[in-house]
Amino acid sequence: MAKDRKIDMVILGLLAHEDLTGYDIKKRIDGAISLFWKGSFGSIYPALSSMEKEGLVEKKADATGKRERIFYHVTDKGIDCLKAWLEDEKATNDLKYETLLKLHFGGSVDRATSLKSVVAFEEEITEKLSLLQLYKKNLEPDLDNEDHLHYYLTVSFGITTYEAYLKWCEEAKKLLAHMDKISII
Amino acid sequence: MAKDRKIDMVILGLLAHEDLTGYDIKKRIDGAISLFWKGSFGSIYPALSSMEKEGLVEKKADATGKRERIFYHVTDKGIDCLKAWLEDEKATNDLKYETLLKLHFGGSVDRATSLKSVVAFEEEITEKLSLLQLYKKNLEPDLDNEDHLHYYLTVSFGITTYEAYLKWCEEAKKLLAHMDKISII
DNA sequence: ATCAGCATGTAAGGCGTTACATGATTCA
DNA sequence: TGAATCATGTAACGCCTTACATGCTGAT
Repeated sequence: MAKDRKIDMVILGLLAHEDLTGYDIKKRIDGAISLFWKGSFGSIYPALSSMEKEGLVEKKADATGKRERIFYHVTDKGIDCLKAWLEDEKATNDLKYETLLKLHFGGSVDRATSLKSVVAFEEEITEKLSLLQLYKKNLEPDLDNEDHLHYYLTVSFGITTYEAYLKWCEEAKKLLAHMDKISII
Repeated sequence: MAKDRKIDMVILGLLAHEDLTGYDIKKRIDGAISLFWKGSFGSIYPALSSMEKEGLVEKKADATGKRERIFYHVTDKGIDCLKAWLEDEKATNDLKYETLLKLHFGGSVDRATSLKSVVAFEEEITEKLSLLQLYKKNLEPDLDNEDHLHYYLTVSFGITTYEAYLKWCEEAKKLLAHMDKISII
């Protein structure tokens, strides 16, 4: 059972650009990355510890601060590990959408309930979409920067799919609109 | 820490229509449901056991078969539980797309690598899309059936988003096409 | 006869979340 | 002075996957 913790790759990917503390890493993940990956302190700090033991990252003493701040620096071995992962074509892409689950089984309750699920989803997506559009605007002027181009690609993925979600929400609302049909378990 | 095992709801949702064995449940999940939720034997059988203890489902003796087949039947309590979940608006929708993760950090490797990730993703989606279109064709003639309508909604969600994915793939390939730009860590 | 598929389950272990515990600093 | 945020971590627990273990049945 080979170790397959993706959070390690997220961390290595972030450290490839700059030394960061665990706290910084969390903030980065909570930004644009959260669209397709998540991480909590409870997964980040232990990952940093075990990666240090493996020699993928190393601690850097923080001279300046008064407050405890442990910066991590990626080692050559860490970079090799990151590259190997990036170059491996296979990737697992998983969706866990409870909204869809509820809708799938929604035939057992009345349509108003299903409709509520769709509307809640629509609101959630609308909010996130506007944030993504902000990110996009910031990245667009500088696509010559190789990193920005790649960030742009993932943001663009988010926008394209969220717009599709909203389109689907419209269709779903229309199909569910005929409230004369009521079905109770 | 309230129990929050969604697989229980998937099982209840399936059993709301017919008595099924654990093996049947697995097959159902591997079908259209797998688009937005997954389940393995290692999660299904234990879930059935614990739900039986809670009184949400009950075993039904299998008179006919020679082969061991344990059918599960949902109880009134199980139906109440399913309804309560369906009527609860809040839902967690999570995406874990390793492809996007690789792309996000792709600025550190050459573009050919990023391009390969996109192409692999495109192939995966194209294949799944044609399957979904098949499902759709089967459901379309009978949308008056409340269940079919709901299945249709989730299949339609898949098709709409997969089409958006493919549209994005085109954009991504174009943006990554300028192979003169090579960047190595 | 043999292999794929039917059918049930358990065991080990990884991954991750939430809550907790602790304390410093900044700003109103 | 008190709240928010910075900052690091641990503990308990839940959930899930993979691999294993077992045996039957039907088709070629």
